[in-house]
Amino acid sequence: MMSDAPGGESLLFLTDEQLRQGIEAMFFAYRGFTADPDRILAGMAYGRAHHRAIHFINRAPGTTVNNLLILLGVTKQSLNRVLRTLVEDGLVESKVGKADKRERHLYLTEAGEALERKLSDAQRARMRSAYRAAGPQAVAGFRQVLEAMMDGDLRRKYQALRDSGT
Amino acid sequence: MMSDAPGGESLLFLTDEQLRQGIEAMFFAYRGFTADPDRILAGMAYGRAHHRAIHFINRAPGTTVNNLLILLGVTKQSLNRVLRTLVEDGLVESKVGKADKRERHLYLTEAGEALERKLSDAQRARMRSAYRAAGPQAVAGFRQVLEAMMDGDLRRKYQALRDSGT
DNA sequence: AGTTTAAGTCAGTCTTGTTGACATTCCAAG
DNA sequence: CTTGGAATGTCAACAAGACTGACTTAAACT
Repeated sequence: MMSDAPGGESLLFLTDEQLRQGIEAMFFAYRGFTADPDRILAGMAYGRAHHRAIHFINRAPGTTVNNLLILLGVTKQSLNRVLRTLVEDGLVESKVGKADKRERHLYLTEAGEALERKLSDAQRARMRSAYRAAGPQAVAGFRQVLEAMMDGDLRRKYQALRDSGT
Repeated sequence: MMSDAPGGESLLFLTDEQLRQGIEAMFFAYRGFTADPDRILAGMAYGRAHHRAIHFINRAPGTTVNNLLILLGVTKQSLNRVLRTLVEDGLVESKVGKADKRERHLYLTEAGEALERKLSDAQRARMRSAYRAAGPQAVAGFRQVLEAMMDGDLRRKYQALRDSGT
């Protein structure tokens, strides 16, 4: 299984082969990770980009377009297309900022929240089952490695989001 | 009692919030994970699709087109476009099968291996540094959760690949 | 001989990313 | 107070990479 002894000196023997296994695990796992929401969205006129936008608007209601595009790591033009369809379809509401009228603050409508729930229920179910299968200690390790894998900038944004959540 | 290790029961308290943090960690980490190869490929006429093809051809030299497209989870038309440019540019060699002449067996040329090394060096460096930062126990947990997150079919393919490697 | 399989091709569509150009709003320096 | 730059968001056009569907070729299987 884990080739070398799980925990101890094995780090010193980090072979390219072990690293490549990690790379492939990441690739295959990400496919599983996105599979359920993708399936749900397939029928509708939406894709993964819509899912991500909905997720983070739900996470931080009232966030601005600028905030969102930094989180998502896409250009504002790219995000705008997605956002426009979501607003047109009545899933997202875009309110002109009070203090700064250049800003648009984004909120999910009830319909938007319903879709968000549907999508994240599916994704959470998979995450939950993976967590259960692997056990609590594995989960802690999982999170540690993922955090270490992020770019510094994103890591800070992730941590801010995480700590604001609970 | 079944030794309730540190956090033994915490699985029972898996809140939606904890799961969502895992989901977001996965999202941000994957961005970091692909960032370096993407940067390298940006200048060239290649993208992430070419990287994946090169990776798995290197991993399993002589693999067939059909094998590859199952691993990658794309259609043959999609893979073919990528493969054609790689063959044209002399990075991949496609040999007619000996036993079954319908099959094409794929190999990296020297130039292909050079690019593979360049890409995977970058990706391994990030993986290595994440592993080092998180520690050996975390790495074991990371791998366990990732495996549990894969679709059953892909998990089998991943494990076959993994066990063939070393 | 007839069917199935492996691979490749052509055409068309969709999602999602990109640049470039532009409008609006804010703010600060003259 | 005005004016010019910076920030925010929108519109338009394009490219990469995925998809489906229809078709061809060659080889293998039955």
